[in-house]
Amino acid sequence: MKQTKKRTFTCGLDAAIAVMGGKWKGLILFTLQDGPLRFGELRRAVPGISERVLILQLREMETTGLLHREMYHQVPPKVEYSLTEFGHSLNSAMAPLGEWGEEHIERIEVIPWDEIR
Amino acid sequence: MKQTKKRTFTCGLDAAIAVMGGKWKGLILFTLQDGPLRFGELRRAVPGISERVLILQLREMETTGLLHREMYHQVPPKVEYSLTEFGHSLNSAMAPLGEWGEEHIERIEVIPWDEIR
DNA sequence: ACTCATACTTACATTCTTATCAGTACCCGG
DNA sequence: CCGGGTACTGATAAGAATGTAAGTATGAGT
Repeated sequence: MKQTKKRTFTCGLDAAIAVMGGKWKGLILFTLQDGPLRFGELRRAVPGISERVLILQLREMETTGLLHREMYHQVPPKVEYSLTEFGHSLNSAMAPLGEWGEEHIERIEVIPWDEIR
Repeated sequence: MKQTKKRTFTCGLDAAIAVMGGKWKGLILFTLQDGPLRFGELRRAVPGISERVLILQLREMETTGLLHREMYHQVPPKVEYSLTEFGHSLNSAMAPLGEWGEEHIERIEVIPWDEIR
């Protein structure tokens, strides 16, 4: 994954997967689609994610330009995360995938996952 | 990832990512959309993948029902991989994502990937 | 002083994914 | 009987992703 120079992709799908790949980014994007959320809200909204991993994902998504981080200088601290236009566009592009998943979720759940991974 | 029982998902997107997640499955799906390919053809069509990883991915996608494996008892051996209906439907659902990637590929390429991963 | 809440950090451990490379079985042409 | 092509399999290792648990800073309220 590490490259000193510009990374190249074989096709659009390849590029898209590089941006939204991993277990959590899709969910985070999905969770933020209705408006900004604070760090703690986000953590509660994405079940199963640890604080550390959430922060790593958020940083990464900030770097890729998917989301915006706004901090309010208060105590206790308040930080809000929201989708950028770029993030919104990706979210729209992923909507059909989400629908597909919902349509087939029962079939997907009975896949013998423990034999695979 | 390993569970003895049925796996549950928080939403359709979560389920979809479980099925097509990883670096290669999207590409393989994409590569097979125009018709069946033999193992060797597939390996040459997906640049950068190793034989072993390709096989692992193919096995997994066979188990999840995305593709069909047809072997012809010949020498030298011939095995063809093709998308199932399920695979085709996932491919259609991913098409917008591929388009999104193509539209933004330049922006994605200049992301400082080496600072992230 | 002391506790509370928030948004992180840090160190460390574990598990998952991907890579490298050698080897197998089969028959055919030379 | 030797090498070539095909589709694998296996051992091993490196690297990436994820998880766990603890600690930090700040000021307001008690």
